[in-house]
This record gives sequence, structure tokens and C-alpha cells, in this order.
Amino acid sequence: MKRRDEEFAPLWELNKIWETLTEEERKYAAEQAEVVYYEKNELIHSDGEMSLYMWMLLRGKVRIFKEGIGQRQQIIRLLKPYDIFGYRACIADEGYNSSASAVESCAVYRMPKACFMQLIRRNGAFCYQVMLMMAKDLAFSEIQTVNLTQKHIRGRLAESLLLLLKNYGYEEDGQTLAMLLPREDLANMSNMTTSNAIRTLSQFAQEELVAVEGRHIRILNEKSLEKISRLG
Amino acid sequence: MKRRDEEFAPLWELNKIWETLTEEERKYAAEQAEVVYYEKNELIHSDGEMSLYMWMLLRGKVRIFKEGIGQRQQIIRLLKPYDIFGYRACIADEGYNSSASAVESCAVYRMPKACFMQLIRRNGAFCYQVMLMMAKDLAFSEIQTVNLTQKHIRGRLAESLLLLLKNYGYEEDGQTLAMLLPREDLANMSNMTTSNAIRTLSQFAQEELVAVEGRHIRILNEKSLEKISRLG
DNA sequence: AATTTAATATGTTTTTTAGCACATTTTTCT
DNA sequence: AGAAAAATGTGCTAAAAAACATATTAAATT
Repeated sequence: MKRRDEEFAPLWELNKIWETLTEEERKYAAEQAEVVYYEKNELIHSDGEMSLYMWMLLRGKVRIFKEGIGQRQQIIRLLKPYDIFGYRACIADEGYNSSASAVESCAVYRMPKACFMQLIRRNGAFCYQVMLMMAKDLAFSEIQTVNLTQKHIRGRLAESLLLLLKNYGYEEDGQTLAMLLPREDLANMSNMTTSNAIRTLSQFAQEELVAVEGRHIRILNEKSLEKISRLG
Repeated sequence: MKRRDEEFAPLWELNKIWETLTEEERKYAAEQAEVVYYEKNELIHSDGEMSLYMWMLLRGKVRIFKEGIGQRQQIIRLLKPYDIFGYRACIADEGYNSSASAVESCAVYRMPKACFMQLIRRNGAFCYQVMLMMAKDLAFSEIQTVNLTQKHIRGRLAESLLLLLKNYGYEEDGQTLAMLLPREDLANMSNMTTSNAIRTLSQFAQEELVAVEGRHIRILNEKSLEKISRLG
């Protein structure tokens, strides 16, 4: 983790939750928030560790995951720039209940818990925005529980690919997923072993649902993937 | 669903989130909240249906569940008196993202969404209490995702039994779970088929971890159950 | 650029879990 | 209370997924 002098747009231009802050609060938030940098695969925070900051991703990609049984990890969600994380633990004044690490080198705003909670207490509209964000995260988590427990391998992998597509979109070619993920991460998202992720992705390639070149995945038949995901 | 004239203690004596309300707000809340009754297995709200109320359980037990693939259901959580539910959808102004049905006949307070949201907007302390509740629910959901995906059948069943114990405690004998649940619900909690729930519970009985008499389950060896749950 | 290390691909075996059948018991309903 | 409907208990079979092995390829490191 490094700190560097680099200019990023102010908070309120990056995520609408900050738009609810008054001039004074914006100034306070900007003073307190600090840009920090992480290398690829570096740990940002870890499960159980007491929450000291809430974070907003500025550049790069981050995975939020939990360690399960026998070092198997489950990726809870993947973040893109301006997504906010680590805020739940701050609100509950608990340790983080998951770990965060950089998928690729990235820049992050971190805001001390005290500052964040101050803003929540002072500003009802801000509090409401945070609440709304949490309501979305909760809905997603409950949907994900059912996806991961009830769908079969093919359905789970298709689901993950569509999730990546929805979250990161395509490269300029309009086909290639704008997210390079090792197969192991794909497996950890989809609740399966790495070899099953590899095998199933190969199957999808044979069926011409996707085309694979290393970590570059082109989506050839989104409709069919949706169907596979839907039927489990 | 019926309505009856029956007296329940006022909201603020039943769940601490209501303690944050002012006198005036308490009066408003009490006016707007209404007691409704549901028969065993009656549906209280269903997944996708637009949220009109938030609810607080007064008497009885309620299951919150999602329908997955091929009518298999996943129980997201089980409620005991004074637990609050259906509030997430109100906050996000969305449809419910799960269904709720009565495990046994029960009484419920229901409060119109507009009233609930009014209180949230007006009263920062109340908003914060709701937020805190949601933070707990979110943490639970994420833990549950990992439990249900990574643990093996025995681990998942042990987990569920301990969850029931934590939530409902023992009967007066200090051994029998104060929650009668058909094996199918036990299966739907634990992400397994009904026959596997029956089979695995029988195994636990043979190993003298529990004693089973119909739906009455006595916990004989909590320590061992914890170990089985922990190791997956 | 070369070397080491890690990731990917694929086949095979073993374990785990679901699915089905059917007898028996318990609940529910009238 | 008695009949009908559900739920439970067990055995067996099939399917799904994990585990393991090993070759190949790509990525990271010096």
C-alpha cells in the first residue's frame, strides 16, 4: 500500500451518494479522504480485522471475498471504479466480514470511519443514500445465495460471465469482456473448483457460446448463456 | 389473513428500534400500524410483489424464503417475535425480493410503507437503527452464502440446528429445541433435499448428537455439532 | 531473454449429493 | 374418531461435482 500525489476528481463527482453532502461537509470529506494505492493481489482489508476506514475504488478492480472451509474462497462481489466498500462494518462498528484484494493494481479513496459516521449522523439525505446502497447489496447477496446453491455448474458459470458483462461491459470490439480474471477467480465467484471452471469454460467454447484466448473471453451467444443461467 | 381486536403492547416496548421515536411519532406509528393474523403456512408476502408494508412479527414463527430452480426453496431466515421483515423492499422502493409465510399461526404488526419511510426521513436516530439492522442482515446473508456453498451436508445440517438453537432456544427441559420444523423446512434451510435432511438427522441421532421424536429435536451434544459445523 | 513459477487444459477416479421407490408413521381434515 | 393426505424413514441408483494426475502453455521474475 502506497500513497502518492495524484489528482482525482472530488468525491461528489464520482459517486452520487456524495452529492447529498453540503458544501461544508464536502470540504470535510475531501480533507479526510486519502488516496492510497495497491499492487495486484495486494490485500486491502481482511476478514475479522476491525474496521477503520470505508473505501471507494478510484482506478482498477477489487474482489471482495470470504475464506470458507479449507482455504476455499468465495468471491462475494467484484468492484469497479467508484464502487464503495467496507462501509457495512463501519456502520455496525464491527470488524470487516470479508476481505478485499486488488485484482489489478488500483487506486482507492479511504475515509476514516469516524468521518464517515459523522456524515451519516449529521446528514439525513446522505444516511438515506447509504441505506439505499446497503439495501441493494443485501438484495444482491440473497439472490446470489440462491444462485450459488441451487444452480448447477454450467448455470453458475454462465451466471458469473453475465455478471462480469453487466459489471464491466465489453472492450472496444463489442465482444470481449472488459475484465481479465484468472480461472481461479472465476471458480471462486461461481462456487466450483478451478478445474471445473476451466473445463466448463472449455465446454462453452466448444459450443461456441464464448471464445477464449487466454484470459480474454469473448461472449458469442449471450442469449444462450442467459438461458443456461436461468434454467440452472 | 384476518384482523381481530386484540391488545398487544405498543411497538416501542417490543423492539428497540421504535424506542428512538418521539412521543408524536410513536402516536403516528401506533395509529398506522395494524395487527393482522395468518394461519399456518399462509403466505404473508411473496417474492416480486410490490412492497406496501413493513412488518413486525408479534406471535408465532415466520419463514423468509426464495424460490430457486424447479420449485426448490431456500429459507433465507427464520423469524421470532418482534423481528422485523419486509423493510428492505420498502427502503429500496422495490418489490419484495423474497417470500414470507407463517410456520405456525401468527400475529403480525404491519405498517404502511409511507408511514415507515416518513419515520425514516424525519428521525435520524430511527434511520440509524434501521440501518444497523440492515447491516446485521447483510452480514448474516454473506456468511450464510459461504456456509451453504462450502460446507458438506452434515456441516450444513449441524449449522442449521445450531442456528435454530440460537434463535429459539430450548423448551423448559433445557434440551428440546423450541422450534418444531418439518424436515422439509430443515432441508430448505440447509440447501439439501428432504430425504437427505431426514437421513442426515437420523445419522446424528444414531451418533447420539441429537434425539428425535417426531418434530421434537433434543440437542444432546452441542459441542460435537459445533465441530461438525465448523469443519464443514 | 532465459528461467522459474504459476496457470491452463484434459483425462480418470472417487466422493458427494440428488432422485426415485415404497413402506410406515404421523398429521390434518371432516 | 376415522379417513385421507402428508410427512418420515430406508434402500437403491444415477448424476453431479470434487479430487487427483499430468502435460502443456502462459506469466512473472531475474
